[in-house]
Amino acid sequence: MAGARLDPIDRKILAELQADGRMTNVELAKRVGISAPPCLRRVRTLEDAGLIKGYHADVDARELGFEVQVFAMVGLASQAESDLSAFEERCRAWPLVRECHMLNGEVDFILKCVAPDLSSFQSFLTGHLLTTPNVASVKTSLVIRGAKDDPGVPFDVLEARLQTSA
Amino acid sequence: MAGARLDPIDRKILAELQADGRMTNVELAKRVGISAPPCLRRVRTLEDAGLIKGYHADVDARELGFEVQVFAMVGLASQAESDLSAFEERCRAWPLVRECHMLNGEVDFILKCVAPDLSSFQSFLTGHLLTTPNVASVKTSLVIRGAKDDPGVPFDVLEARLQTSA
DNA sequence: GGTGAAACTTGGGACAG
DNA sequence: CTGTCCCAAGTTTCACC
Repeated sequence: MAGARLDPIDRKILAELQADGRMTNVELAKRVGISAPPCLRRVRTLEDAGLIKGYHADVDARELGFEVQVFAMVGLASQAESDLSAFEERCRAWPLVRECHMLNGEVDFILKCVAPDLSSFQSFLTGHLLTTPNVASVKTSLVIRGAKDDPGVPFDVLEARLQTSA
Repeated sequence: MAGARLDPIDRKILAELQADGRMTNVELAKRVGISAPPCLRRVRTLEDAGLIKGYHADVDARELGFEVQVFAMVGLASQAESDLSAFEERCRAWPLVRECHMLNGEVDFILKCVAPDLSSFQSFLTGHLLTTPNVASVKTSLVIRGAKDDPGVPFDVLEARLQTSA
């Protein structure tokens, strides 16, 4: 299983840094139960291995003026690989599109978008998304309210799994 | 407009910490063009005001053994406020559900879920999600591949807006 | 907003199990 | 290849202007 080559200390480090990415190394070392230098070496190794892809401040989008969050389900006319990647490339270039995932089923992509207000989202929709070549259908759903938005991964599930498979 | 009470230095701080949340305060101060102590004061103020909600390491879910990512569209039988919040409360308790957003339109909620593999997602689906009271319909879509997953907010859009409205 | 100084943290080197 | 101990350089964070 993936993740099994990490020892319990590495997993604890990842869990702690996922919960608080600005913790100092000495605090982190204390929490995972080793001294600071090996702890820092482990963090660097995890970063270099790509297990830690980065650190980000979690900014309040609404307070900053992004009042609108929208999910858009996009269907393409052609699902040839070159057309799929062309659409993905477009999504990467649009700043209002924060996430783009290719899905199975009737819809090809789901996009998570933010915008300062409804009208700027509408102008993105009609002016950019709906006019890109090969886009056959777009269904949008406004987020009325957010109930949960946890970044990352549930480490407790991982630990439980490793336990029962041991 | 919200976000307007922040001066350009505050916005730069937020943008920098969103891009690299582990940057040292002196590096941050250098980038935003002030000295370290006032920079730290601003960061603390932004944290206390809730504009910075936290800092998180971005961990590679796949490498850690969470191979499966699924979007679930959930419709409820009753949309009374107490039933909506009861469902939200359930979602908060499920570790596999990372995000839960209430939507407008035909579907009531969209859930973003992760799981170690398809079978553990299926057992969550049949054993928990589909059996919770008031859940009328669930449509799931597997993520085939991720094309973009940027955390946070597009600060360049914000700056452009503030510029034209000035 | 800046300065200086004390306390703390980082991250390297030497070394033990 | 782990870990611990120690130390210099750099960072945080205070009081004060």
